Amino acid sequence: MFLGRIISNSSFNSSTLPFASLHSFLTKPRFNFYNLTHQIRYISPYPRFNLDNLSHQIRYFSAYPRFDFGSIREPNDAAALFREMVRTQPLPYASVFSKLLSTVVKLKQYSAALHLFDKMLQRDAPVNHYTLNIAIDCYCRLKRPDFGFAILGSFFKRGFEPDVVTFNTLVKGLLFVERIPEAAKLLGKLSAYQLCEPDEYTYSTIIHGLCKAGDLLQAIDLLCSLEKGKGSCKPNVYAYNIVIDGLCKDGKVNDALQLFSTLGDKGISPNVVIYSSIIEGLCSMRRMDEAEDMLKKMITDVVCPDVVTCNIFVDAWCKDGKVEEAEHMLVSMKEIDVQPNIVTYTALMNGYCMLGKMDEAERILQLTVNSGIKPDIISYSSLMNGYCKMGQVDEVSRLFTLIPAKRLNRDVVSYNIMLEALFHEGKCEDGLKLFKEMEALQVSPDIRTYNILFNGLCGAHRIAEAFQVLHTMEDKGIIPDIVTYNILIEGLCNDNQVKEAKDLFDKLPSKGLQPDVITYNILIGALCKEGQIKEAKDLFHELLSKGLQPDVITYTILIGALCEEAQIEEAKDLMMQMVNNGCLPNSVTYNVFVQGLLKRNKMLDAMPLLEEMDSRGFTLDKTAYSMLIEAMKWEGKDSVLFNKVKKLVPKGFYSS
DNA sequence: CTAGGGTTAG
Repeated sequence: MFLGRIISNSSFNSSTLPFASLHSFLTKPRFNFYNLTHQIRYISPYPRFNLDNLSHQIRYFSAYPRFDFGSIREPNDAAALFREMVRTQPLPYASVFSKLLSTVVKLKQYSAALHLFDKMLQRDAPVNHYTLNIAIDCYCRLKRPDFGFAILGSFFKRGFEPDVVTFNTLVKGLLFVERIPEAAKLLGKLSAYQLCEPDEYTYSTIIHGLCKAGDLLQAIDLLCSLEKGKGSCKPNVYAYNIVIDGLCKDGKVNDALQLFSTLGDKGISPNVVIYSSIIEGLCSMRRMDEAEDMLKKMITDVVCPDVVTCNIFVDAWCKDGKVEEAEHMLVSMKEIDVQPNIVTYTALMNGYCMLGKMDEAERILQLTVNSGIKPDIISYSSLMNGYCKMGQVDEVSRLFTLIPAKRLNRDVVSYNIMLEALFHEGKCEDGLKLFKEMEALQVSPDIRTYNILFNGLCGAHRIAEAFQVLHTMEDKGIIPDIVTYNILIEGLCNDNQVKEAKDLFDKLPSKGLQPDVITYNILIGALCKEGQIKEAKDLFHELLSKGLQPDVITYTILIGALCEEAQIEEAKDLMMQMVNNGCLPNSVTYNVFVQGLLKRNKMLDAMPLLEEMDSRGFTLDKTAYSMLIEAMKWEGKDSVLFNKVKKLVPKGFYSS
């Protein structure tokens, strides 16, 4: 609602944009569009200006591009066009063939592009160094930089010189598979053998690779040395954004803001991407007010929010359960002429899914289709997940079946959700069968797949099998994470093998893993259930000493156990401690505590808790209700206490 | 040839 106002109130239209004159120049109909665009592309100070409208018109007026690359929707279209091209006399230029190839790359169909590249070589289609660069790019994106280096040979064979683009692509390929030392070595060789001078692209690529590998410090180091360096190669807006985004994703939003604030002095004007990164960082820390302030600031700076900026807000609101606010964004977007895309609709749909409002989610799916946008695999996964959470496994299956029918490929995520649904229903055998199916179809299970499997097997008390699968998983090189062990430790506990669970817990450091709060909660809970309160408390202190934050579950478990042991004072202390630690008791905490007190006939102690619950809108659960009835039997109907309680419990309570 | 957005597990 706020954002709607911010956007609607701002006078954002093309006439306020700095490139308005260029815009009208471009959109006016003229003769000879083709030459014109070429000139504009060349001289335009705004290389990212969207020329789509124009090229659309060119297609109809100009005789030149006989091959309509715009109509390529899938690799087969490109292959058909290729067959047409090689039949043409004279053969189209190499540049036209490489344009075809890059169209397939834009569809992210890298294997198909390489297949096409092979065909080009087989059919002796003209290729140039662009073609080869594109092929290298494809191999690199498929995580095969080694094949990319092999193409380097073709350059020399065909008499082309690899250029800085070639090497940048290879550097990117190495970083993509996190082979950072080799990328550094390649960089060194470039200067040593005078192959080419690294440029802004090279450095941005390296900074990106470092961030992606989690080495933020080194990325910042490189950025700083470029800033200080005397060379002509200064960090550009890309380089800064990569670091700002890396900081934000690492939770260091304040550092990102700090760097952001220095950009002006460095002669960098923040663009929509930088603003969006900062906004996303603020949203991820739930600093929504500041995110909205940043939006206002970007509008003041005449930087137009784009669909990504808007989507970040849609997603943040949805994750916060404020779906109506998110939905209103669709209206605001229309006002500033930003078209919602599949990401917008999926985020919104997922928002409804998270609230269990599946009818609304289906409505958004329909809205997506009606807007002429094809739901993708993520849309269906999101919807499946919603139904899975609601326990509607039949709906999950329905959608899972629908995916191939919609000519989409099931991916690891959609399989994972389907598996989750099956195991949740206790259909272990079906789950294991589906798991085998995905392996057979070359959809590689990931750590989440296995964790779902372990959880399913443990839930069916098939722990031994879970451990067997663990070994096959490790043989495949997939490393178990803390979630894996939490599942197994919980499985052992639920199977009354608390000792074995504790042993496994103790082995975690030797596997390079640290227990997290959930690990502690599982074990503390299991120990409490066994009456080993002392051991549970020891673990609680161990957790604190490690600097981990206990959560509401940790406290609730312990409060319940202390009540059980009639250590009411200690339970009270713990409740105080949790509040002091900024951890608010939830409904379960109150219920557990009230039950504990009532069990010990501490009606008077329970009263303030009941009042607190009432003020926070929590209600007693069934057990606590009946215990309260029981306790009330000992109070006279006219007693002060009775009347006080009467006010606190919902109507209809006394009839039972 | 370089940067930002949507789906899954304890």
